[in-house]
Amino acid sequence: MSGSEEREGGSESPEPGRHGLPELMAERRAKAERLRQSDPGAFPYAFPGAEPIEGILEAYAHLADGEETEDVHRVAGRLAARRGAGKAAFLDLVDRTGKIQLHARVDVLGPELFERLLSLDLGDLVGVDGAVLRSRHGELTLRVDRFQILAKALRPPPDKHHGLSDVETRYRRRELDLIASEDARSLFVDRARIISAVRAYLDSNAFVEVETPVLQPLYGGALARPFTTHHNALDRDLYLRVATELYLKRLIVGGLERVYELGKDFRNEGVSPKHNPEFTMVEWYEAYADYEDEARRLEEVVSHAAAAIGYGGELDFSSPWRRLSFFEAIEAQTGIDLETHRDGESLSAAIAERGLRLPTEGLTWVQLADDLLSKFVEPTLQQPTFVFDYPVEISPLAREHRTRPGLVERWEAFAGGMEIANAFSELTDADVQRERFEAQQRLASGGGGQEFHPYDELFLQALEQGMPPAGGVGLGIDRLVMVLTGRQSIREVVLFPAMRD
RNA sequence: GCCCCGUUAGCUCAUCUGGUAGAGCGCCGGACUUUUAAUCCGGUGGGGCGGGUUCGAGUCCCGCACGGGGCACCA
Repeated sequence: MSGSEEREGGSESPEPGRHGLPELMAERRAKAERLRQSDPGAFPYAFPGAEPIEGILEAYAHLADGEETEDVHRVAGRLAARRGAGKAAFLDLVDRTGKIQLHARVDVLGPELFERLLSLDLGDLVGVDGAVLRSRHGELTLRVDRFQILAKALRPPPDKHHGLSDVETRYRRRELDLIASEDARSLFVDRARIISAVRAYLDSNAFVEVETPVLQPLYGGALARPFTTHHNALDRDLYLRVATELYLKRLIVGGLERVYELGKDFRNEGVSPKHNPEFTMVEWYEAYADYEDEARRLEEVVSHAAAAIGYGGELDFSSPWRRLSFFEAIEAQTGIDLETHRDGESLSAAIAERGLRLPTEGLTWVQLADDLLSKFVEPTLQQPTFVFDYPVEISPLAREHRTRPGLVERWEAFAGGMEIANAFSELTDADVQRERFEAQQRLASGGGGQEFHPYDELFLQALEQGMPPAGGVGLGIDRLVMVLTGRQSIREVVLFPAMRD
């Protein structure tokens, strides 16, 4: 250290020093060391019997201002604020369910314990027993009769009033976000409730929850670049799944009739406000159903999920949702009738003619049509909407449309300007499926994109075994949570989103 | 991979044309037995990293890292 302390004269603290992070932490460590010498230590083992704060607030909602009781309750949580007042002090204690004010009084605790309580730092975890009262100013309060530190916080918490707003810190150090933000806590509780509601709906409709391999010898079920890994003992490459579709259909062949899997898929692609490389998807498959049946099911699943968190936003999830055909949707937003522009050249010309900002060079008809949908239609679909009947070329696992040649029985569901689900009347004819895979292979080797559906022989053999007619749906859980909680970025609804190191 | 923007104290934010970087919270010391963004007095802490230009750089230039938005990719 330099000699800068000398001019202070020394009547203040022995170590005026600086108060950057190292000094703040040193201060806390010194307190922790003192605590370690005393009875329960700085990091005791347990604190049984604490009640949720929310329950106490509710149970004593009737207390009048200034009214005191001798009802003693035990709470535990993190110290969030402190307001000293001489021989008394008020502190705020926060747990998962809420915040309660503590009133510390030297005449209750005695000078030594009172001093010890006040020497706690914001961010410390504390357990308290105390009598319930309502302060003159109307705040439900626990008079501190006894307390115990439950863990010393060696690092300072985020700002008690402004919280954490730096998004990088919020995502990288989610625990700080959760400490600082009631909103963040309730968001992730809502996410859990949404997932529970989806499971509960499917469980109560006779779906069997299953687990299929995450590590797969072949990836399939979606056109996406996979993550590759290697199994040492088998000395072979494996892929992290991009979808669960093919395995789940094999279970439908196996006779489980209604199955679902809710879990992570992995796609080795760009990160964006709508894309995280690992994301949560639920897929369900139902024998003897078609895509119309599944549209109704999605409406039910989503309205159950919305109800589970008391959704009160501007989207109307009540049935039936708006329905458009793929062609109608594009015509409505771009004025282009795909029926009259059935090849790439004609469609490119129509796009150019209308001055639409869309690259067309070297793209096929189906690529252009799909780009039109995602660029010009998808962002406009705020209210829940189904887009029905897609071109077969971009839907190799969906069954041909029963009346419209060249199309398949497929819909995608949109809400909040984003795709949230995708479904087919599943293609069950093994020979047609084989041809589709072959067409995909030709497309891939023919140039352009490198991605294609690998030719999955075991899946084809399963279809050859005989698969009942079936409808299947994939629903993006993260995006559903975004829509139901009004968040604009997937990183907001994923606890630990992918970040660069 | 490309384009644009950002990075100042533990946290939240200021800092005109390049000229000694400020505040609130927190923290430390003191006062106060009903405060709640408590209050009052005193103290305390900083320019992402690496170069360059300049008498002098938080400010201008270059590179890097990280973040945000967009593009590409994601049927």
